[in-house]
Order: sequence, then C-alpha cells, then structure tokens
Amino acid sequence: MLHQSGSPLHAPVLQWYDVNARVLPWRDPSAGPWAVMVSEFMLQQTPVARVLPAYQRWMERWPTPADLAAEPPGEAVRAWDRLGYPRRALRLHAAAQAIVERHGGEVPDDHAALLDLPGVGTYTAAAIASFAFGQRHAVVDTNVRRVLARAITGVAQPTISPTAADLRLAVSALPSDEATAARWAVASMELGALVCTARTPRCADCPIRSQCAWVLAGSPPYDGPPRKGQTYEGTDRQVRGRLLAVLRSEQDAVPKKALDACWPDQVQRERALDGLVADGLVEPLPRNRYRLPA
DNA sequence: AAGGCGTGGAG
DNA sequence: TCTCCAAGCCT
Repeated sequence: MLHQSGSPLHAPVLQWYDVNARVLPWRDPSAGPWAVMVSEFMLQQTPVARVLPAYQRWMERWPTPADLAAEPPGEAVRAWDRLGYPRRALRLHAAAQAIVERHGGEVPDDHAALLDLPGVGTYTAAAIASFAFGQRHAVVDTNVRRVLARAITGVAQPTISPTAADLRLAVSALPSDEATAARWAVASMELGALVCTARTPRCADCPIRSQCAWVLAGSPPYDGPPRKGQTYEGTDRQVRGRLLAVLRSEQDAVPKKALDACWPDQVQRERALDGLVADGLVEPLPRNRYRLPA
C-alpha cells in the first residue's frame, strides 16, 4: 500500500503498521463506533491484555449503548471486573445514557459532542472520532507523546503530563489528508506500544530509527524531573478496591459487617466507604447494608 | 493545577 | 523483591 504524506516519518510508520498492527477486536472493520468507545474507556490506564476478556464479555452483553443504558449502573461496575478505576464503568454507563437521550442511541461522530460525554476527555474524543469515523485529529496519548518526544524533540521521555506543546507538536506532525491522518493516528500509537516503548525501546526494529532525533543524538538518558512513584500499599485506593471487590462478588446487598472484615483500620475504612458512596459506586441502604448502585 | 483514582504484569 | 508503568479523566 502506498502512502503519500508531508513528513518523512509518515511513510515508514504507515508501512510498518500495515505489516505489524495487532489484530484487536475493536479494530475489526465490522466493530463499529460503540466498540471503539468501549475499548477506549477500558484502555484508559489499563493494558490491552487485561482489557481483552472484559471487553469481549461486555460487548456480548451490551452490543449497543441502549443495551447498557437500560441496566442499572451497578451492573456496569460489576462487569468492569478488575480492570481498575471503576469510575470509568460508571462514566461509560452515564455516557451510554447520554447517547440514548441526546443522540438517538448512536455514538456521535462530532468531536465536541463526544467531549461532552461523561468520561470522554481530549484524548478519547479524538480517538473515537479518528478510529471510528476516520476523521483527522491529533490523537495524543502517552504512546504518541513518547514517539514524538523521541523522534522529533530528541529526548528519552515526554513530559510527565500532557502539555499544550505536545498537542501542537502532534498537530504539526499530522498528515493533511484525512484518511492518512486517521491511519497515522493508530499507526504512531501502535509504534509507541510495540516498539518505541517506555522501558526498553526496540530501536533495532524501528522503521524510523534513521531519522529519530533521539537516536541521532546518541540516545541520551532521561534528565527531566523525577517521576513520582505511585505507592499503593495502605492507600485509600487499596481499601476502596477491597470494599468494591466484596460488593462485586455479591449479587445482593451486603451487611456492613462483611465490609468491616476487609480492612483493619476503621477510620480509613469509613473514609474509603464514604468516598465510594460519594462517587456513586456504592449505594447505602437502610439497616446498615450496602450494594452496587441500582 | 497537582493529586486522587485500581490492578496486575513485566523486567 | 520491588519498581515501573499501562490507549486518562476529573476536580
């Protein structure tokens, strides 16, 4: 397949993608926008390998936004299983309801309309518009930021959090042709996921190693501010995870006593439970009982 | 506008 | 073992 584009990076990356793209269910031409949207929610901070089984079950059970919207949010939280960040399940459910109410049950193809949906930020809106509808958008995730940081800026790692400069760089790297831009979006992301990885980049396998500013500079090590390691043991996050695991496993309401058993520190346990209730992930019932939201 | 928000695999 | 980190979003 021939590719025409303005940057010398485009052709090699697009050709590499033609050969090396992973076969993923949400990339199947028959998958549709809802499949893309579900996958994008699940892939926010969760690796592909762990998403796959949950995604398959989800799409089998809820093949359309209306199917999901018709069920209580707690079912979404339960089906989310252990993907992590279960607020995403709640937001996906709320987004499905908004799609039914505002868009006749069809995932909108408009970037602004997508951005208005719960749980859809700049990245996800661009990803859906590009992957599902073939539009020209800068789809800037951590993979793309890393690829551009190395190939163009010439540094080992991108900035810790996305910046306006990252977006400008991504926009400037975008092919002008719409279809090519959409292809570039997936391709450059896939390159970051498979070759231009954070830890040990496989530069020997990289289609643009001869043009990579970072490689040409001698692959200098990262010298930015230290990245803060996220501790997990003993945090409220861990407690929330344990509480929710109990509630997911039970079909009906659970007595508070059962929740008390999962964490020794009462103060922290109460705080975590209150937080879950405030987030809408847990519903308190009379007589000291709790359940996933109905 | 930093910091909160889960979970588990890989090196 | 332990550290890093994986297609972010929201407040």
